[in-house]
Amino acid sequence: MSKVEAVQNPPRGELLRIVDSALSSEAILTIFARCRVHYDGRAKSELGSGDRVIIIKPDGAFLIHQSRKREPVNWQPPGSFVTVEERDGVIILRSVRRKPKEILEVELEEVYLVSLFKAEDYEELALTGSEAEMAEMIFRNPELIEPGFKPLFREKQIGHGIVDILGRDRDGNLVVLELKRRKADLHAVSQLKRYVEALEKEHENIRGILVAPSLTSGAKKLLEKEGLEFRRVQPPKREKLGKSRQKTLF
Amino acid sequence: MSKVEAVQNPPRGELLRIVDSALSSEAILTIFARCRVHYDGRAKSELGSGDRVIIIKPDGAFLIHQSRKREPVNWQPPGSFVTVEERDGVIILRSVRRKPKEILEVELEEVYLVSLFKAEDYEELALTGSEAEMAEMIFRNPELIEPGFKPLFREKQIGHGIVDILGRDRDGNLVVLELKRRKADLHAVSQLKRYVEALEKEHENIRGILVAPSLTSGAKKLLEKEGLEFRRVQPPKREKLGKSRQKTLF
DNA sequence: ACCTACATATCGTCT
DNA sequence: AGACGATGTGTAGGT
Repeated sequence: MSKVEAVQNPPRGELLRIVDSALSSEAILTIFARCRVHYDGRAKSELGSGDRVIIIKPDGAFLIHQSRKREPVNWQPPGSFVTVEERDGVIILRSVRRKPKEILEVELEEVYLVSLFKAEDYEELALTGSEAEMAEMIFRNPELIEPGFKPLFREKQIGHGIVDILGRDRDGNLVVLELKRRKADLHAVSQLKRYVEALEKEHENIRGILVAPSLTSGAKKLLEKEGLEFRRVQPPKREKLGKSRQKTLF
Repeated sequence: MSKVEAVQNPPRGELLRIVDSALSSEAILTIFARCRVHYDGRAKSELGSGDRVIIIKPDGAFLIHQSRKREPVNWQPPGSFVTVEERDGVIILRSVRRKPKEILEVELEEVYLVSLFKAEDYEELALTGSEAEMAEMIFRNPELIEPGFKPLFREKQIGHGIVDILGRDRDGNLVVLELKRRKADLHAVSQLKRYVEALEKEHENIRGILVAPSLTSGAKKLLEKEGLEFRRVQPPKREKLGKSRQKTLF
């Protein structure tokens, strides 16, 4: 069997054959169709008739894309189970997720293209510039925070949450760091404040420092009101990513 | 021109013709290919050679899907601008976003299928069960919170954030509601606490109530420690959605 | 353009 | 399975 099969305006039998073949062979199924979509689960939705791109992956992920936006208009996450039915002469793709219980149904009104793709892919994304890499950088180079700072714990569970980095300053005071790889907002300040207050039950002179490339105006205001601190730090980008080697794009 | 064009194992000229045609005609371009992907922008990533599904929408949204997960492995949001180049005999799809500056490059090593889909779709999703509908329900039926509760403001800007619902209880005390359509977590409690504390500067006896279908264990603990309250409320699902009419799926 | 918060968020990690 | 927090979060709505 070849890596790709594709049929335009497939007759019903051909459509069912390719759909069944894809669902039973670890292939990605892609359908261009006019369809209606019904979803019921964590929320509930209806989508009237229109042309969409439907993708069903071998892990159960189910995507319905309109011609705009990055996000699918309807979907089902991996682990969902797909079946094909025929009701009143209309072919229906039905995807069921067990927990939480969610059902997605697609009425295929007209299929313009059905295709199957046995994708072979052994590569994983190598990404740099994450918050985890900021933390590594600070552990290797604690003076990025301030002279004498000593990081002690990473991802430390405390009373009400998990602190990014817990350490001590040159005077021995406990210091909580909350890292953000992008501009920090009110939410980030609330998070930091929650950690500081949880630790204040058992320690004195806790300092809380928000570590990020920048701050929103509201975050700055709240941070100052709460007596918390800010250190400007950019998330680092590694020179080499994974096994590949690549010049910068710009 | 027809709604769909699709060519398997296209020769270079045919590939370029369909790509150009799609990019200049408001069509969705879909490519099954072995490719490498390079991204640099808010972060930076590399993805080695493998088979993927590439989708480019007329609004500039650019998706690269592997055979697992709901999320694209790489992407570009709507508004990005696509060009096609040839470097050392390899065709490269290049998508540029202006702000923030982000570049995505896909080296097409082997194209198994290229297709174009002039999707016509005038329908929008009608969704029910959102937090906004919870708020409407509470305004219509304030005793869902407690007897004598009077909602006054919706999405009210206060000192440090935007309160979901601000009202008064039967005794005239100011009440802040934080609504969650799903199980509320530590983050939700911190949010509520932030609003209550912002209002405490100018008012006395502020009550904070977290309104959600359930609570995580940690949220319950923090809520109690902070003297905040909880009301169990499910997000409502409307019977009719938009213009369509539909029996429940289960 | 910035800020704020929701989302059927999804996803990974740890308990 | 539940809890917790990051994400190149995306997206909408307000100012």
